[in-house]
Amino acid sequence: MCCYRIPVTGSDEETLAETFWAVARRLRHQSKRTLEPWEINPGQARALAVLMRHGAVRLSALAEHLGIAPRSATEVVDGLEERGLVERRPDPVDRRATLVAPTEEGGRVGKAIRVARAAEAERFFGALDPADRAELTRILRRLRDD
Amino acid sequence: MCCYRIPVTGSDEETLAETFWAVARRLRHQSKRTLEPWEINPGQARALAVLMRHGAVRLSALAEHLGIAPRSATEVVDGLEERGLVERRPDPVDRRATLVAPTEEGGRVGKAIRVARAAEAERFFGALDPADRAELTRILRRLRDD
DNA sequence: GGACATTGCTGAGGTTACCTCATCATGAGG
DNA sequence: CCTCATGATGAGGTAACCTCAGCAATGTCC
Repeated sequence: MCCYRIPVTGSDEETLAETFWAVARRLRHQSKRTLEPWEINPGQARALAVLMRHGAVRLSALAEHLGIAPRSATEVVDGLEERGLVERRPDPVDRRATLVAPTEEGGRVGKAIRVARAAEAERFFGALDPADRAELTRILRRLRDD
Repeated sequence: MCCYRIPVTGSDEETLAETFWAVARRLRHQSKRTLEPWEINPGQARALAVLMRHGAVRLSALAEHLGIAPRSATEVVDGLEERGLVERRPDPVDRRATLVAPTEEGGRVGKAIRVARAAEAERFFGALDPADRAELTRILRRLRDD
């Protein structure tokens, strides 16, 4: 490892979309670094966060929350299960289905990640004063919700 | 094909980062749709845009502009060359190097894509009034430049 | 004016994060 | 009870990156 040269941020004329993506790139790299201590990838972290909020959910429901195909959720859960952070158990009301829930360890790690993420956001968006942060939130919500 | 179920956008508490990523997702999907008529992928489109601005550049310089490894730029250029949108030629001052430049067809397509992209941005960011757009630009620049 | 390291591109092969399709068990409705 | 739908997963694929090694051309230093 590793690579990631910094893109030439120089004098190119730029559109709003390009600026947006440049920020996204920075945020993504930072997120990756934040997760390193747990050796967990962003998809797994997202899944764990969903489980922390919802407790035991069906694998298919988890997939929907993550916006990925059920088959892909299977893989994410495999990874988390290998690390002992979640467990599968049969759904008592439908024997086809599998419920996924954080283990005790998963709960601890999930909480720690939540804290680290909050700190990361603080660091990243800390460049903004509170008013700008509020503005950004408002504007992004508008863009998200059309 | 294809899949992409809409993520449950429901009642989850949300951080600024999450909102940001939700917007990113929307923008990415829209970009993809914008590029469909040319059967060109986002990476290739980005590369073509760089070439439109800079004319003939070395493959390694292109890689740097795109923020990817030189080896990866080789592949992007392969794709564009196959479609006849760019051509490789020897660098007259260094026979190790390869210059990449848009062909005439590449120039046409590049221009068309630029127009389509502008329309797309208009559609996407059009939800915002000009003041908000300016705000967003200012704030994003701040985040990008630390 | 060699010898040797460096640079620029690419072949070979790997990784990650997704995907689709087919399969198998279970469940639900006529 | 038979058929069809549904939940998870095995098998296998793809896209966009990566690293490492190799080759040719170049720059450097004595």
